[in-house]
Amino acid sequence: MPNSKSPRASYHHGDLANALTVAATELARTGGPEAVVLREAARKVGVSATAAYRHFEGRGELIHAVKELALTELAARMQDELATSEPVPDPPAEALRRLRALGTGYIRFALAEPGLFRTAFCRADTPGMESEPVDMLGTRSFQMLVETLDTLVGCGWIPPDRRPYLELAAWSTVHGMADLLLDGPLRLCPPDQQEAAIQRALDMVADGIAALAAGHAGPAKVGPAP
Amino acid sequence: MPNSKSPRASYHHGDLANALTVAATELARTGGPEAVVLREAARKVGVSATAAYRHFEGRGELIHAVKELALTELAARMQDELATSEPVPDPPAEALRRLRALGTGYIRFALAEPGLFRTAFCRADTPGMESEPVDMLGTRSFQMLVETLDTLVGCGWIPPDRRPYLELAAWSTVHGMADLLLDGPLRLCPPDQQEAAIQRALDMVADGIAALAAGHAGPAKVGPAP
DNA sequence: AGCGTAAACTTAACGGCGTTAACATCGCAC
DNA sequence: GTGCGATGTTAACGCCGTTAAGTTTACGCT
Repeated sequence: MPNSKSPRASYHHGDLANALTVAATELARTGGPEAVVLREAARKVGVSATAAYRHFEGRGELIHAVKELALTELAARMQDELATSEPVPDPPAEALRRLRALGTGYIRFALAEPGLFRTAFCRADTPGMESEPVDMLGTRSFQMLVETLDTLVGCGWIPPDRRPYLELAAWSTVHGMADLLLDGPLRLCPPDQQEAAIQRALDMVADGIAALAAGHAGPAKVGPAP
Repeated sequence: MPNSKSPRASYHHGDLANALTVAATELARTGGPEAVVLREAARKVGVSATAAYRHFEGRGELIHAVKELALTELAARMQDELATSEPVPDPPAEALRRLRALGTGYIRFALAEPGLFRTAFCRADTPGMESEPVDMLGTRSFQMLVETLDTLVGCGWIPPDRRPYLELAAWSTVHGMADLLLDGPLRLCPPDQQEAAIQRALDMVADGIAALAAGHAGPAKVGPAP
């Protein structure tokens, strides 16, 4: 059986598409989206650059393959995070626990694999390639978030009329925080400060959602009396 | 006085650095960061590509110039938004109004000028260029946010121990939402749905902060009884 | 078995990019 | 007025993505 080892034995590779994808993923892991260079991936696999075009439309499609791989890793990291704290019996409390764990997992993945994270959500840059930047909605990670919020509606914690777009609001905060940590002002802060910022953001989300549960009549257009 | 008009009159341009910056900004406005191509900017100005190196270290520094310009426009847009609603006399309510306006302005700028917005916050990609991705903290827009939150602390609305990192949490949400609107699942939604998502996110921030004001004892680790 | 076709790879080449090196032109201080 | 430094020029290098045209192999068909 042909193998991806050094100067390969047979003319035909046998699994080039996969080999290129993992090579490209390794490049992305190290250097982010702009590091996934078609020629370099081919070089790593030991194949001519143009061979890639038998399996991918171009660089854009290669990046897209990396994206899918990265998104899978992201979902796994979030899933893992669910297991790092104990489930609680009370259903709404359990859903809130899950919500927080999902956000934490998301951000931890971004910190642990910045290259992959950036690639997963990058606007595929160079060529024509306006191919879907990623159908986030179909993503496993996004589904987990949606399900958790639905649970909170299901058990009466969130009024159904407050449900719409809530997943996007929550996602925004977590995704934005990841961005800030990677490229923003927090990028060179000591880890404990980063952690504090993360927790503060998650608090804000939890409190914002709890406000709905507390049934307060609407978005705070005017504050309560001091 | 020499001018940036077509085939320029004199050998020396007279204001190349500026001319290149605005040309590059125009490219960014249209096509985002990857569209700011040094050679193209030079071409637009009617000058050889290498002339740019008399004024910029390379493409990275050119992009950086665009970033600063874009950030100025962003701050202006946020400032404008402050004027679109009436000030209210009650100081905390006024601060909350400003908070909301700043977020709205931020997102509106992103929607109105996606190319500039993306460039403002892009990790300058191609060359060595790890030069500061932008010192967001020094940014006028960030300062406005900080001041507003400080006001809320000043008038006793936010307990001082809850103040740290709050600006980052709020910024995260707004920035993340802008990202989602530009490249995420909301990118091709009709504007009214986009607007709804924006308002929901801003509600969440406001409610999350209001929860601090309401003095509830901590981040909702366990929900209130249903 | 043998053969032919199509899939999987190759080399060669094009144009565009960022960047360097070497040369040309201008303006201003002396 | 002249010379020198700042500001522009052309030429060239190496890398990239991509296309075109040729080569090698696997495999189904008779």
